[in-house]
Amino acid sequence: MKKASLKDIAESLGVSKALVSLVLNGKGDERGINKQTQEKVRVRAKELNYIPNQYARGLRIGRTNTIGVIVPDISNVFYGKLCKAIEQEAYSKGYNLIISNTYEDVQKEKKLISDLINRNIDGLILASSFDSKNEIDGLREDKFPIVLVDRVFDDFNVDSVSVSNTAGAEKAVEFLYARGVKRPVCFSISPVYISSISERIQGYIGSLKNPNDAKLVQIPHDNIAGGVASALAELKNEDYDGIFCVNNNIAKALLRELSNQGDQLKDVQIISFDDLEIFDIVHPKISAIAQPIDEIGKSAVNLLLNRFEAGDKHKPEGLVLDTVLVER
Amino acid sequence: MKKASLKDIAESLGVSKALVSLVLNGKGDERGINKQTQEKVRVRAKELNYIPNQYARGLRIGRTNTIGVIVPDISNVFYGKLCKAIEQEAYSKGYNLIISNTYEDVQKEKKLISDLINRNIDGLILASSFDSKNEIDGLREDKFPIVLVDRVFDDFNVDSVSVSNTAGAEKAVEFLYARGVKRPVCFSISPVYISSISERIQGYIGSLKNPNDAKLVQIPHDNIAGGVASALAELKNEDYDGIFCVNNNIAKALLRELSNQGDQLKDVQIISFDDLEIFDIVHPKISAIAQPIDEIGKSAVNLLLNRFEAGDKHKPEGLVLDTVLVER
DNA sequence: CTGAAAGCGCTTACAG
DNA sequence: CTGAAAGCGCTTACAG
Repeated sequence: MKKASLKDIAESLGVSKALVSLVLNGKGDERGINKQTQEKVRVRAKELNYIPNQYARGLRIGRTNTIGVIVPDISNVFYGKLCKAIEQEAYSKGYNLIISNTYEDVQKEKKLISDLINRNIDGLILASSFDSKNEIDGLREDKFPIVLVDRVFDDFNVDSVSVSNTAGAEKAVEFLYARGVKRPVCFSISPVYISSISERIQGYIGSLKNPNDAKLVQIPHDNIAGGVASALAELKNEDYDGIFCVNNNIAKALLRELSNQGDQLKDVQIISFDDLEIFDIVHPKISAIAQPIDEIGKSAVNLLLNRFEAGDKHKPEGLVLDTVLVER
Repeated sequence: MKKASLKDIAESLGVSKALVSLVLNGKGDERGINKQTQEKVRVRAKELNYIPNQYARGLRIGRTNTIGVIVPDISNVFYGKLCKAIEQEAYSKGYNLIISNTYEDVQKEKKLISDLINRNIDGLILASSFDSKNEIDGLREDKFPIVLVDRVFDDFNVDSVSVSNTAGAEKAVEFLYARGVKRPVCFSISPVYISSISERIQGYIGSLKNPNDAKLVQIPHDNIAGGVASALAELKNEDYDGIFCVNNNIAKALLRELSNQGDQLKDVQIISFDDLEIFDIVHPKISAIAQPIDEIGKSAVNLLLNRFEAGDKHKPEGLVLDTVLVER
């Protein structure tokens, strides 16, 4: 008992495939097809448990109702939640997702982008690890619908959703000062060309009371634990009393390291970009600059759907959402 | 400049589409096609930036190199990591993933399963929220390739990968006893018909020194925080000194609640099924029964690929992997 | 109000 | 060694 096709329905009813297709796609009334005929078709389709072959359909009409999503790492809570938000919005609009991870591997990202486009996705939501927009321009077919999330490029002619990273970092530094911190350090992560990171660093530097006080520690993204440990060791003799972690991975590593060392740093205030559930559990609790993840995901999907409609007709939008200071 | 098709290559070279197709699919030698002709075809394909239309291909050969993955919630770390493991293995074997979440909603799960099958995925990896295998049997077309992960059904004639939940729970209880616990409580989660949960409960009860001591708290999955809080309140007057958390969600909520209350429960030993990074950060550190997530994902993909090859030829396999006690 | 036909881009017997 | 043709299942002008 194989899958029923349009032809099966048509033949069993003595009508044409065309008519069946029209009815099942809701164009029966529009095309003035007899109400009773329509009803018969629908009943039989149900009887035969008809499910349209999406690939035949996609081949024919050139759309597949599938959105590609590429993120650095879905097991990172931030991207996990982002994908969840994207999935919910996409699902409610009738779209499926193909999700892939790059693990910050630029070669893999290149391959994934062309793979997904080959699979005839209708559009792509991308948190890119590229250092330049040119990489994308090269891969992207003419005007293929893309929405960048989280990480964007300057002057890039494409829709995007990001947050006000600079302002968020400023809020973080101001928070530290308000808590009595004299000299805040910034634990940053490589590579710094990622827009979200460089903007946060800018925000940190820009809001320092005394710019000469800037202390920026670069932690390699592929050895966060080690980087944090040696950063702490290095700072031990210096006179700092607050840490701004540029993202949740850094903060997590920092917490672990502190935990391993015992609470030697009790008098150091910590704040992190990205909010994590654990920040509420550890002692002392960690304050955070929270991103509106659900809204990022939802907006990304809707920007993409608008682009499907609009084609080239209107210019790309660069949505920048606000962060929220979560004081603990 | 639109996408190049087989026809474009064929015409520009004065050969047939069939020949081009054969060459590009690596069947050139097998079919004895002139080496030079083959080379010309490959060169031209590259020049024209030819990318095969997967939907035409899928329509024609009935395979799409796409695997569907359905999990309860990808933003749950366990499933996030599982999806990552699945994605890596699938990707290395040339398959793409379509990932969807059910949020434990049985209706959504039903819809997703038929949606995905309609999209002509080649097979499905499923962490089901159904209470019975019948739900799946009803939806699944005849012998459609499925691999169950994490949550399985008894006597269900389908491939599956799970862990030895009962043995894991036993290890947990024994660990508590070894740490001097006299009376361990089990914090469980509803609904209990989920196989992984019920097996862990069994393991807990089965390894109690005195079965009459069994104290099982059911926490509703849609209000974990509240459930944990009232469970703790209820237990406050009882004489218990160890808690076995049946999964990471429970443990996280418990940690948060304890953190909110201050360390009132310092003398209670805690162990959780599933290992989380935070268990290593909080005070006191939490021991855990860790699941071999990467291996679960990898095995699931390979079981599915074997099934593609085998069709009906061999019986379904029920792979049960071991857990690891992580003492802290 | 309905049908016959073309065609989306591919692969695979079949024929020579 | 290579080509012509059929057909996967659908949708959409076109015709009546």
